[in-house]
Amino acid sequence: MDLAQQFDFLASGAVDLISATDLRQKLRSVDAGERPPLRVKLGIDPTSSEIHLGFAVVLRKLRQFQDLGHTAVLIIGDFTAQVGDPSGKSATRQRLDASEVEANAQSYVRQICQILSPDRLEVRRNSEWLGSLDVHGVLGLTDSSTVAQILARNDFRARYETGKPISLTEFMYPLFQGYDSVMVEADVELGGTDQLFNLHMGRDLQISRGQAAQVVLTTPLLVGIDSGFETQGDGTLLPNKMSKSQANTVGIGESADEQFGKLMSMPDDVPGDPSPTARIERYMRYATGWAPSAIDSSIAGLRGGELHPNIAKRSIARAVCDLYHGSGAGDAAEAEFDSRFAKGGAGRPSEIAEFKIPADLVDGDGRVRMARLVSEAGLAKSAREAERLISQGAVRIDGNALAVNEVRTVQNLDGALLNVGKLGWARLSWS
RNA sequence: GGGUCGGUACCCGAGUGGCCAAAGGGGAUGGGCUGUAAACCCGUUGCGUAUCGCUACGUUGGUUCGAAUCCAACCCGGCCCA
Repeated sequence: MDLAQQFDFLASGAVDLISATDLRQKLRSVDAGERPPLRVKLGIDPTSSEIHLGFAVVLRKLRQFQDLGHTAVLIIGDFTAQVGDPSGKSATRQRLDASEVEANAQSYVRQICQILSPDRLEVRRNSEWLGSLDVHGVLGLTDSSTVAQILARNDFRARYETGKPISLTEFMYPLFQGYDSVMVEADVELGGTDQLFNLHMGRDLQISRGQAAQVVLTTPLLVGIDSGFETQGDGTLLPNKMSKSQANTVGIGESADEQFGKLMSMPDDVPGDPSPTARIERYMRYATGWAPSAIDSSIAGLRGGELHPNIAKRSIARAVCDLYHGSGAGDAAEAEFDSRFAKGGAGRPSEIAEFKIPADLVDGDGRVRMARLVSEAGLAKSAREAERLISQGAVRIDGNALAVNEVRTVQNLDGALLNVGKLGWARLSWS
C-alpha cells in the first residue's frame, strides 16, 4: 500500500481523527524509515469478563494498524478499573476489587487474541505505573486541567444538573488514562467516541511532558441488542450503547448458537433514528467486517424493500459467527436456529445439558418436588418463581405442560426432557 | 462546621401509624400475534417442603397491641451558607 492508501485504510470508519495531518505525517516518517512503527494504544478496563461486539469495533481498528506493521499497545486498566470510568455514565460506577479485576483481565487477554495478532502486540497493565504514583505525581497530573474543563463534559454536566453524585476519584479518571499515554509513549490512541475527552487528555499530558501529542482516532459506538434508550435534555433519544451494564451485549466468546439467536432477536430499528432498519444497518457496518461496497448495496436493498429484514439479520448473524468461530460456524448456527424455531422445527436445541435429580427433592414414595427441581436445574431463579411458571403452563415435561399440583415420580422423570419457556432445557436423569 | 431536603424492591418513583410484600412506570419474564423483530394485547414479577413463616422501605435503638410511616442517635447523598 502506498501512503495515501494506508491513510485511507486506517481512517476509514473513524468518527474523530485528531488530526489527519498528524497521522499522515507519522505514517510518512515510518514509511521513510525515519522512525520505528507506530505505537498504537488502546485501553480497556477489565470491569466485566466478556468482550462484546461493541468493543470489537475498536479492536478490529487496532488490528488494522497491526496489519500495516505497527505495534498494538494494549493497556489493561487494572488500576483504573478500580477508579471507574465515568464516560457515558449517568450514575457513579461501582468500584471493583483487585481479584475480580485480575480474573477479568486474564479473560480479556484470551478473548482479545481472537481479534488481534499476537505478533506486534504489547500488553501492559497500568498498575505498573499508577500503582506507585505518589502524591507529588498525582498533583503533577492535576495541574494540567481545570474543574471547568472536566465539568463541561456532557456526562458530568448531566449528573451535576440532575443532582446525582460525582466522586472526586471519577474526576481523576481522565488524568490517569492520559498518563498511560505518557508512560507508553503512544503515537496513536484509539477509543470509542465516548472516549474523546479522555483521549484528548492524553495529548495534553504528553505535550506537557515534552512528548509529541498522540493522534486520536475514535470509532463509532455500537447500539445494544435491546430497544432501550435515554431521553436527553434537548429531547433527542439516545439509544443504549452495547454495554455489559445494560445486559444487551453479544460476546465474542459466546457460542455461535447464542450469538446467532441474540442477533436474530434484536429489534430492527433504533430509537431516534428515522430508518426502520437502522439497527440492522449499523450492525452491518460495525459488526460484520464486510466490504463497504457490500454493506452499501445491502442497505440500499433494505431501504428499497428488496431485502427482507429477516434475511439481512440472518446474513449478519452468520457473518458474526464466522468471524469469531471460523468459517462455516454461521451456517451451522443458522441450521440449529431453524431446527429450533422455524415453523415445523423440533423447537429444541440439538444438545441439551443433563441434570441429575438431587436426592433431597425426592420423598419416600419417589415423588419429586417439581418447583424445586426447576429452580435447582437453573431454569428459574427460585422455587417460588418456578411455581409461577408452572401455573402459567410454561413448564413442560416431554412436551406436555405440567399442571399445578401434578405429581411426578423419579421413575417417570428419569430420562425425561424438562423445558421452561422458549429457552430453558434440561435432560433429567436419576441414578 | 451551620441550615435545609432526601435515602423505598433490579431501576425510577408513590406511600407519612393497621386495608403494605408496599400504587404507577421501566426492565425482566410467561403467553398471543410475528420474522424467536418491533409495536400491540393478556398474565407474572421477595424467599421458603407454604392457608403459615421468614426477610425487605439507609443503620441501630425506642414509642405502640401494631412502624416504610412517629421519636433518638448515627451513616450516606443533593442544595444553600461558611
